[in-house]
Amino acid sequence: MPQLNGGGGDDLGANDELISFKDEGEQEEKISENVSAERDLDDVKSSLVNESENNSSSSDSEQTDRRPQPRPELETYEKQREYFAEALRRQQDGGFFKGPPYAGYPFLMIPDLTNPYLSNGSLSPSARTYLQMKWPLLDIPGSTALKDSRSPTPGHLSNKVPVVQHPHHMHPLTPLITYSSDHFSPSTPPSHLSPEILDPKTGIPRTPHPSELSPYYPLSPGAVGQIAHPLSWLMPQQGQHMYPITPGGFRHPYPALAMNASMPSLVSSRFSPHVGPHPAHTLHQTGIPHPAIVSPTIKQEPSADGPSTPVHGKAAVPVKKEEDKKPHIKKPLNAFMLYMKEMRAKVVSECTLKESAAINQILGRRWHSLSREEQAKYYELARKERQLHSQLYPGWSARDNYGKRKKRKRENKSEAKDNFSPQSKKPCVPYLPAEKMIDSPTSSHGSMLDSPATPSAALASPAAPAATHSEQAQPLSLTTKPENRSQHHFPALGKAPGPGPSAASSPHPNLSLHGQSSALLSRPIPFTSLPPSMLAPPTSFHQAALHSHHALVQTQPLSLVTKSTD
DNA sequence: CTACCTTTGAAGGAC
DNA sequence: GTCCTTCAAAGGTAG
Repeated sequence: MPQLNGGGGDDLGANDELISFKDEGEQEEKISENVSAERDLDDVKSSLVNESENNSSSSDSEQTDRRPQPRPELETYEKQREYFAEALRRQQDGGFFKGPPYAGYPFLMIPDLTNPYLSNGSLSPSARTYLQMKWPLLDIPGSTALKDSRSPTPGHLSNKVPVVQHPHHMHPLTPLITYSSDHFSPSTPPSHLSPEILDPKTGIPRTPHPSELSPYYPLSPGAVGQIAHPLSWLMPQQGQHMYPITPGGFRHPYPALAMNASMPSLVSSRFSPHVGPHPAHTLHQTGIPHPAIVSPTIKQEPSADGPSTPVHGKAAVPVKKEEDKKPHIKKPLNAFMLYMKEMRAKVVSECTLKESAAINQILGRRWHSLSREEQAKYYELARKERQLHSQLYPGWSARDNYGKRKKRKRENKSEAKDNFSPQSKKPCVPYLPAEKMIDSPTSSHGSMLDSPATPSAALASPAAPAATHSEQAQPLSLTTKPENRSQHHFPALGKAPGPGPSAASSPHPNLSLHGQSSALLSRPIPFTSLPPSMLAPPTSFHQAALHSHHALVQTQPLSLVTKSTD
């Protein structure tokens, strides 16, 4: 990626070409988004009321018939999330089913994903992917799920997650994790994962259904086939399965499985279940693989045949086979990864840049620009991910995946470390054209790029690493290779001399200069070629800071920005 | 075809 | 307790 990170100002021009953005002012965009979001929320609220009445008084079939009407305003993930949030609010207000068969279960409003509008591709790719990733059972008929599993559409191919068509179409209680902001309240354990489930507001105990706990989850990596739907905690278990698999029962309940043999590409690495010989046997009774499971077997040899029907040629190397058979259970995504997943598409759409490395840099900057509350959402989300993951794969350890990626350039790193010398460093980006510096989101005491760290931020979720100080001390990390790091440029930054105890226990352990990503120094990345809006959504805070630090900004090297530690 | 790049955070091993 | 390493996603790029 020499174009991006190549040293020196000479690269600025190249980078300018590389990164060009659309014209729209992001601030305006934000405003209009907010306005429409509020409007959407109102609509959602009213529709929720209606639906709730339906839910509480109607039979299942009636509910099915009264699915929400098309709601184009829910086309984005954010809006859907708000929708979920409202649903959750209702849940917390005591919206529980009182009688069988769903006693104890909350009314969970669901986005109308049966709505053609939502399934016709207008949903942003990221949102679609995300939803499907989180809820592989999500019923998105029409173009994606069942429309025709025999003749997959491009949509099929573009979606990494196959979608299950629920035999009874969308059930009003189709479980969905409601990653609402409400739910991110500190110290509110995810109700669906905690055995001691108690509604925070009403105190209404939600009977810990057997399904919420273990029967479906006690999986070791070796037993992945028995994975239940991750959300079976919400599934009614009294004598019926939400997504029953009858032998030959429902046609291609899981298109990817059905098409496993013919469409290896569909069974992408991430979401392919550990489909062994007979998919039906290796899957949980629900037939739902977990997104985190990746079967190298599938990837390498998309064979629907079992071991009983050996694939020609490659039957040898039994030892290796043995290892390959172990499904690759991926790590749960951390907060930032979740954020990236959600925001990547947006960033990509806003600039012509496609290279992930560069996109990630932008996202990293934006991440720091997020408010505490916003970050807390993702921390909480990630916490739930981990929790769910640990329930799904109790015996799994992150260590299990060590070495599954090809060995990193470990030697190079250590070598660079050993041979460290100031002379060998590439210069950091000390210089930037003045007019660009003005726009540069740089400042001395802390870049405006860094988290605003509003005072109110103190309310960050406990789950979210409580980082008040640490984040301030967080370097901008406009960095790159370890060998380019240098304390030379940061004599004062040694181990966050700041008083905070958080230096060590912070969510940003990378503060350590010795850490892999401490990355205080940088190969210059000419981010000044990016409009500030790209690096971090502008806020009044940013602008004010920009203004007040204008003079300073002009003389400050971009990549050396850190928060003042005092 | 495969590893790298780049970001942050989590986890686990080593000390 | 601290430090260090690896991996998670993503997709273009280089070897």
